[in-house]
Amino acid sequence: MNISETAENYDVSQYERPSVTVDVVIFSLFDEDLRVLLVKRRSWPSKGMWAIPGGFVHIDETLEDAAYRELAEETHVTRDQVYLEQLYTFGNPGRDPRTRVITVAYFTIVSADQLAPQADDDATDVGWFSVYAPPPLAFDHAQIIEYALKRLRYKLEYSAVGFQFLPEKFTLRELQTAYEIVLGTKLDKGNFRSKLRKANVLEIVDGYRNTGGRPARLYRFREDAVAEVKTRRLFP
Amino acid sequence: MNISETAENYDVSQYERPSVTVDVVIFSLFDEDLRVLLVKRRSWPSKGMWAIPGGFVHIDETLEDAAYRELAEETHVTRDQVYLEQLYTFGNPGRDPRTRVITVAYFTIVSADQLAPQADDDATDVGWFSVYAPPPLAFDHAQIIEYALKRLRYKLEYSAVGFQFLPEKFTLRELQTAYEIVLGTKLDKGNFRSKLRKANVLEIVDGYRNTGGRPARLYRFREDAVAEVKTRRLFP
DNA sequence: ACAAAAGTGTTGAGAGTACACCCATGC
DNA sequence: GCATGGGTGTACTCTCAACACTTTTGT
Repeated sequence: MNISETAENYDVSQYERPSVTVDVVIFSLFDEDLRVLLVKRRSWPSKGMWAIPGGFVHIDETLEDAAYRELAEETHVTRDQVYLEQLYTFGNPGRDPRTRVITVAYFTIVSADQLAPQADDDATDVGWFSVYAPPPLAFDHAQIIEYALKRLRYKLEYSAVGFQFLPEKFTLRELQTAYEIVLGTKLDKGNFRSKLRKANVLEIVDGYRNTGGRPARLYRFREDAVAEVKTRRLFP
Repeated sequence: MNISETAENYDVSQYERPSVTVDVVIFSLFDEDLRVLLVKRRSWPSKGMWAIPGGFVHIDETLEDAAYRELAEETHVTRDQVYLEQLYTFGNPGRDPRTRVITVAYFTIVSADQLAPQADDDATDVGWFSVYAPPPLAFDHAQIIEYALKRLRYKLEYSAVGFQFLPEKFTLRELQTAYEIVLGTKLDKGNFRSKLRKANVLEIVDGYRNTGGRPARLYRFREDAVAEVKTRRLFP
């Protein structure tokens, strides 16, 4: 074993250091579609291509802080409002032609009602794209989004993150539709409801929503049920 | 948004770069115990404390290559022989007092028969410790091991990684014992076996093992079943 | 009255669990 | 024969999936 290569015997200046960035896959659900926020690159390389929002990790902030910072820069959403989770770290040499860049990818869910209305003056630089038909993406960002979608679906099946796509109050049909769009499959109404009833993670709130048929009850996620839900599968 | 802080408009020399290391939690199973390989630190900080093997990521190698390299340095085990998976990236400022060090943690499983017998000349620098009673650990390595154990247990429950702890041929009792040690619970013999039968991931090989009672059949993992197994839960 | 959507109940198949029982070897 | 550990089967419970049914609104 070459001593000079072990972590415990190094000189800080001895190694060429890679750059470290944080990239954040921001999911939202609107117009009956699962969408991701992308930004248009304004410089070389991949100038003009779309990319996941991201940036350098500051020397004195945590990775999670950096992810929340990137999220806030693009959406003005703050950390107590969203679900955010570290996804994977991508670091192949050559994934960025400029220099060695290792990126810690995160994914997050922002509900449509948390988003400011699209500002059109800025429209060519930032956009929401269907995760099922993304534009050509810079670097390995297509791979990152693909993996984020896989993880999101997986999470949806055994935890309660699906609620993060909806406003505080929602109907069961809205929740089911959210699951169907993200999972890409149709679900049975009766089974969906009975499963949620057994899971005991929702509570009825006052009020109804008119829908064209019988008015639907409004529900809210029970905050005290978060920990409990994480241990068991909800779907399929 | 401050333009100078975005990934797409940067000057390579503009930011102070963190160091990036790879740490590898190496699990093995022997002496009826789940163990991790630790190395004794020979320099400041935490001199004399035990730590997970790790080291710097070279500028031209992938993260996974770096992890395999660290694994090989400590165990001489090569990449086609083991299961290795990226665990999580730990990067809190202050986790290493020298400078900002971001570490990409991996975990791996090495079967006891792959390990060279302990060389005693080196005995004070490298050692296998019970994951249930580790010594005081440097940096945040206790947290990393704890998380690796959690993930390992999780993986065991819905995939076939448990086989990685055993030699190529093994008895069902040996496999069950491996699961029991890692999961920390007793399993029912009949149910364990019928579940494996239904999963259809094993095949009988010739030969028996004498055990003090009726000789036990030897089994081998069916290579062509790997992908299939990943999609469904095996345990509980 | 009828359409539309909300909401509930029933039933059969399969998985999980506890436990009892038989089998083959050494002494 | 008997102890020891390997190996199988059964019966009960619970979950899952498909589908039929009832309820409440608008027109």
